[in-house]
Amino acid sequence: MKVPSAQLLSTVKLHVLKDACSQCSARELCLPLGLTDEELQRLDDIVGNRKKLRRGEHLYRNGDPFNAIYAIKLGFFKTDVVTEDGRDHVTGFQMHGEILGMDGISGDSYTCNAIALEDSEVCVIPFADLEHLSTTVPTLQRHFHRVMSREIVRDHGIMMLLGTLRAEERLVAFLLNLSQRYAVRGYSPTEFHLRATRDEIGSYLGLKLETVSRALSQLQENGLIVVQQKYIRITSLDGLKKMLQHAQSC
Amino acid sequence: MKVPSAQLLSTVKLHVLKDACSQCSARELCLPLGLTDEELQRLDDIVGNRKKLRRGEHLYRNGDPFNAIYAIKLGFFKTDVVTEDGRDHVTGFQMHGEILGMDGISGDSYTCNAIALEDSEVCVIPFADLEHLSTTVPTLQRHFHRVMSREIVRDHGIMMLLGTLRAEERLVAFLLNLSQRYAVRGYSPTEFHLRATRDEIGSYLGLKLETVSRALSQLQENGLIVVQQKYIRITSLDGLKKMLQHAQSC
DNA sequence: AATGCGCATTGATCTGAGTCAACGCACGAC
DNA sequence: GTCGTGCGTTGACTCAGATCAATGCGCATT
Repeated sequence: MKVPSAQLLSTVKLHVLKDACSQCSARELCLPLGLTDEELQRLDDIVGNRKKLRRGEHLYRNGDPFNAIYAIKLGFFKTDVVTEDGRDHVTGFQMHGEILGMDGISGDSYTCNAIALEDSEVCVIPFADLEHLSTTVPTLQRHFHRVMSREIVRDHGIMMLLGTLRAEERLVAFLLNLSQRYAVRGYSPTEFHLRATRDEIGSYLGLKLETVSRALSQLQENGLIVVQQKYIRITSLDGLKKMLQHAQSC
Repeated sequence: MKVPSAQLLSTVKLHVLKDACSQCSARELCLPLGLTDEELQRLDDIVGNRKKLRRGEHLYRNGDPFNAIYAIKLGFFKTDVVTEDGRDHVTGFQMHGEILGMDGISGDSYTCNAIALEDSEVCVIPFADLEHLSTTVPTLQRHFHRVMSREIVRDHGIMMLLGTLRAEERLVAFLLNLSQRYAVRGYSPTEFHLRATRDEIGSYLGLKLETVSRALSQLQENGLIVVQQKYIRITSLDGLKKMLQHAQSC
């Protein structure tokens, strides 16, 4: 192999810069939050490689040995668990800036499947390195604990949703959650594309796909949203929010 | 105040010893797992005080400022979240050796209520101290991360249960879970007292109290368990397990 | 022993969501 | 372009679990 030309070197360097945490558009949502430049550099050093996934590819599978957690740089994922008798259940949808793989820490192997719902890119964070680094970077340690705790709180919210809300209310909670997460990322909170199928949404919400479809149609009838396949436009955020405040017991 | 007599001093010392992590019957289930004697001593030092709660008392409430996590030394708790419109949902039942309060880390205040279901005792672990200590005790750091991860995995299991199992199957999963946790603690896996009411169990499982009652009666009819109010005896662990393996879609 | 209250059980009826089935649209392969 | 397949919608019917209601048990208090 030839020694790279000056121009090539510069291209390579640009590429590295583009990949670095310090340059990542998701860094304010992700692990680097709150780190100084010097600390950020040290995090960059352990986040060795990035990994690209095509739509439909698994990032990891239930039972795979656990070595790393993943920060989503770009794209959209779902996680699901499979029951003893073969049925599966979607436990979450993750977007850029969010962390995948924390389910693997407790037992040294992942306990769910993580699947890209669109072409995606993740940062591989070797977990041993992260733990080691966080012993000397308290801000990182603190933030990582917050991220894990946030996951627990999120899960409690879903348990509440599954245990107490009616079908239409679950859909509304789901749409408002997406809306809010898009808003934080600088996208429109009222207009977006669902990356998941009705079946995946249903699995997540504990509903059948037909029920998801009907509930979306119903919300459209009531003038709160416009649906066209995966395209969603929320025409009354307030209307949706009111539906959750006045929710009735199921 | 008088200087305590020698006898009093010795009583006090015995009390301290009894309270220390190193002497706790739950230590193999709890944070101290895997620590050396010296490390255990350092953990003991930050776990300043214990706290006793009577049945029905709150350990913490949604919104309380977060400063500490709690290790259950003795007793039985439930945690619940309250919705915007006032309904509540039980998110978990915790027994001795388990950790409460990790929901508070992410937002500096607790996001649920923790309530003792019987007279209980907890160890107060100031969280800042725990984070500080874990920077120099890697085993503790590692184990704490495992504990948080285990909570996430547990929550995924409940989400699956709420999203895909039928009423009777949910009860079975609940009973098997209790059975397994009692077994780990050296109690009978087939005979125990429920500390929760039918209403609380129903809230946890996403069912109405009547449905819980009927499902228990049904299991008794089928010869798998014996129920008398809060007393449960499992007469066929295998039978219960088979019910989950052959579970049908709901 | 009597009283009261919280919790549990059981029955009858109702209903929201599941199931089954038919059809239609959109997008990718050829 | 057209063909096929996967995904989504809509309707008719069913059923598991919710709701409503009555009764019963057990424990704490007096």
